[in-house]
Amino acid sequence: MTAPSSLFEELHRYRHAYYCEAEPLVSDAVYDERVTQVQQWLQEHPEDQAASPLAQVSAEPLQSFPTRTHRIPMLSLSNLYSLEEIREWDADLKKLLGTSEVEYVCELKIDGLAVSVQYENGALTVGVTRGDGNEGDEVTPNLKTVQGLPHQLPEPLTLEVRGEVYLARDDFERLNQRREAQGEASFKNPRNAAAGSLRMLDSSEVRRRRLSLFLYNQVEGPMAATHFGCLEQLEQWGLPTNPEARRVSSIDEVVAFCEHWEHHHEALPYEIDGVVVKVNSLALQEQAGYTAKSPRWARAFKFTAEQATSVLRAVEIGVGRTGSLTPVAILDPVSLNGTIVSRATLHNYDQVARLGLHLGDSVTLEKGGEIIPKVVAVDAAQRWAQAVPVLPPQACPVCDTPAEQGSGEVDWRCPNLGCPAQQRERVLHYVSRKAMDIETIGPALVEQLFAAGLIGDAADLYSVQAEDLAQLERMGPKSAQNVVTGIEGSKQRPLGAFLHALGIPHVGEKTAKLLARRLGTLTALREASQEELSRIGEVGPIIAKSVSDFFRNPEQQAFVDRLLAHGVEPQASEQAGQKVAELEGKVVVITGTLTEPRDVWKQRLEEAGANVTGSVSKKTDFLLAGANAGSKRTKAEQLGVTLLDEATLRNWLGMKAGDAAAEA
DNA sequence: TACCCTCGAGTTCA
DNA sequence: CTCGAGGGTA
Repeated sequence: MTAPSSLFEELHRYRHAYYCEAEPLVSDAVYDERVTQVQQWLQEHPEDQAASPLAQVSAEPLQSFPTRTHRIPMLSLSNLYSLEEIREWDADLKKLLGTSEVEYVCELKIDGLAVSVQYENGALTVGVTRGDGNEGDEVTPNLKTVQGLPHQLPEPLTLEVRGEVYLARDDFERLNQRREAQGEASFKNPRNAAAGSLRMLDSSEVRRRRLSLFLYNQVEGPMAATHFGCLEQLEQWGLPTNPEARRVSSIDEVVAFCEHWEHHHEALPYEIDGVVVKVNSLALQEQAGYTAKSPRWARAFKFTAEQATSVLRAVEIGVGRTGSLTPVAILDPVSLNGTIVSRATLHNYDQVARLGLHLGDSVTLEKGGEIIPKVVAVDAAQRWAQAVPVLPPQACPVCDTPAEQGSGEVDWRCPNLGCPAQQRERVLHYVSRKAMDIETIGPALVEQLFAAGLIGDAADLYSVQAEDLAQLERMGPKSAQNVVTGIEGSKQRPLGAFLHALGIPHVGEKTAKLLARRLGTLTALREASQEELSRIGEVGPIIAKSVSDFFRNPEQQAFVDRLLAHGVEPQASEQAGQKVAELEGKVVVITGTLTEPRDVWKQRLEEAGANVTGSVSKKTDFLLAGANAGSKRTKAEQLGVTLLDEATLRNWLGMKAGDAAAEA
């Protein structure tokens, strides 16, 4: 067994990133795997205890915050990157709303982290981070330390308000000076520092860091008729709002606001990364509505991204589990937005051709959404005359099988199902969290299992013995047992997860769940005909054929049979078959403000056999109309579509009144 | 037929 | 996050 110093060092880095920068380096699964390995080692080598990375962080701050579901999800805004895009959005919106005049509110987009704050009868009761938008951490004590946030309102109001917690530039400087003086690592930027601070257990330390807050959105309580009116109310109630917000009556003024701040934001006492533009009238907001991800009535204008130039040294080819060959640019390392970039995805060879990439080219880089580097331009003028263009690969870089391009497809792929890279990726997909969720298996272990000849595909995992595993590097008897237990534990997963794990082309997490819900059992799925499958909403001819072909392919049949023979028992979805006569096969549209998130209603209706679509047409059978329903309701009334309310539906679905929370 | 929206599959850094 | 592709609607 090798000395664990590199393992210790690795885990130490992960923990530093997680605790000090509030930005995880690796998935929870990988992190947990390392922790398990370290604990395992320490059990066998107690003398190394002092060097353990687990011993070095005294507080264990994170797990201790309860998670809390947002009653109204905290959506993100879609971005605009140029002044032209702002005008396009304005034009689209006016067309959608059928009006030529729209009043907007422009606000600075503070670079901090979003939180939701609740007041009950005037008292601050709850503060929650945005989290993933559906649920976040409840950090009430820390939020109470925020400067200028009243714990008590002048009136006994019950409110939910949202805003951005941030660290002002000078507070950030002060914090970093203090940390450096104490020999601690400094934070890279105010946003990281604010995020890290809000998640600390020790509220008195949080208070010393002097977090600030601007509130910019009221989602509950007595509302004004306009967004700007709500902001003014917040200010009157003594809540902190940003003084730069402006109400404007034309898109020209919106553009002017954006241009102004793009050039003057350095002078602000806090960092911003753009401007948020919202439709002022709440009635018009309601009329414009939402896409699945974001409101149509608001956009974030992002300031020009930082750019860097580098030189393309090579193109590496990645092999995905489907055999797709993805080009990745290998670059001279260059600093961009505070990180050193040396790789950037090129997505596909169409993209490479559009850029006209040659080896040795000087290229311009940006980060998409501040995270993922991409090549945005090539400087052909600096090119050497004999430079070699980057072309699609002739063969798979791993197994050397000639590469193919499907007709009408952009991707090139390795057609060899036995390609070691594909096999490895398929197993990783099989064990991933949203599939079979075998946390104890990560990339390193899969690599070793293949190398040792212990597995050829995912079905072989179920024959692996603890003794076999214990032979592998960095694997004691205890870890080996954990892995075996993990594999055992995956035998009873929901049918949807199992289907997702199979990796059927065009069937991902959502489609797998949908198929599981509609067909109920694996047997029904295996026997379903193409026609039968394509009758399901959201399943068209291509997905139907893909699923049908998969279950008729002898090799895949054998694979599934082996899984079943090893005792894998996909669990039928609970609601399968519990169709509701009134709703089965009906087309339902949802509109207005509901007491529960739309997603919840959508799922419930689909489980009852209904198809939920986005817009009202002749085919629509029912409209689920919440409060403040706008144009969809008008249209439904014109077309004679039956309107339903939540109570009626709960009744049809056999739910008890007020049983909503329990179910969610 | 031309959109518009979702989904799937691949991706980076520290 | 980003792209391409599938499915559905106007």
